[in-house]
Amino acid sequence: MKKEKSQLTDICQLQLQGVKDTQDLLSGKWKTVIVAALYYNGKFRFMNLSRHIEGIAPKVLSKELKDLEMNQLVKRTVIDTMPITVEYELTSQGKSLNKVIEAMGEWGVNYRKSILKK
Amino acid sequence: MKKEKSQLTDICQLQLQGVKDTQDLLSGKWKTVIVAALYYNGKFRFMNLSRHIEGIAPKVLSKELKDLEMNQLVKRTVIDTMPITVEYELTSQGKSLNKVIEAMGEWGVNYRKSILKK
DNA sequence: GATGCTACTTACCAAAACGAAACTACTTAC
DNA sequence: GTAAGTAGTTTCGTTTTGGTAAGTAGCATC
Repeated sequence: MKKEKSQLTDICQLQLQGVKDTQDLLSGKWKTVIVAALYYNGKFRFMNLSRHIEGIAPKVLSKELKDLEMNQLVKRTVIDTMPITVEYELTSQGKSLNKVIEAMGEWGVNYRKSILKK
Repeated sequence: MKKEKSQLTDICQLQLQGVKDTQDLLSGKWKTVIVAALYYNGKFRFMNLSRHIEGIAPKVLSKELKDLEMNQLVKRTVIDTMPITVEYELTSQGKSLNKVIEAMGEWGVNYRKSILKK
């Protein structure tokens, strides 16, 4: 009798690893929301971004942006105005998350609808 | 002078909320991977699922499955064999995550490639 | 009757994530 | 000189999450 084991093909295993990697890079409560905000808006200054993401503390936003920058999903640009302003935007790598963000956005909206219907 | 504030349209705000909701439902290190495994394989028994998700402890798997069940993404079926077996599968609600899972899978695979190229 | 399989649970602990509040440093405006 | 806006950092503490190891309970096999 064959043991019920890996029904998963190699391609599925690869995709599964992909899901895991993506999850790891977007870990935590805020990263997807930050990426989504930058995706929908293009650019944001620190204060302006924090105003658009309800409930996030500056310390947390700062840390999350650093993480995203380290993984090359977000670009940070200091602009030499008075006072100094800093702009955040998605890198091309970050922009390539568009399908993920859009799928999550849509699914979330539909999920909410389907819950309310009951 | 206009204050640089909500450049985001109402539709974007809605999508953003959707992203947040999705993120909340799939929070933590394992939920997306569990959903993806069930998506690629259809059904899994507890032990078999735990074998396919490397590194997850039974306690954690149990808890994550309960969370997913509570949010109606996963269905749990007890089958009265000897010894008892339990099957887990996605609900239709869970299956509707297909776009999210596929987008994450693909992006992850591509990200890995692009990192290795350097 | 000891071992092993099923599907978990329990107890305990460590680490990471998150959060509130205050503070820094610079400049402009009043 | 006082307040307000820029972009954060620091401190401290709580909460959540994840992990290890062992235990449970029923049955089946050796």
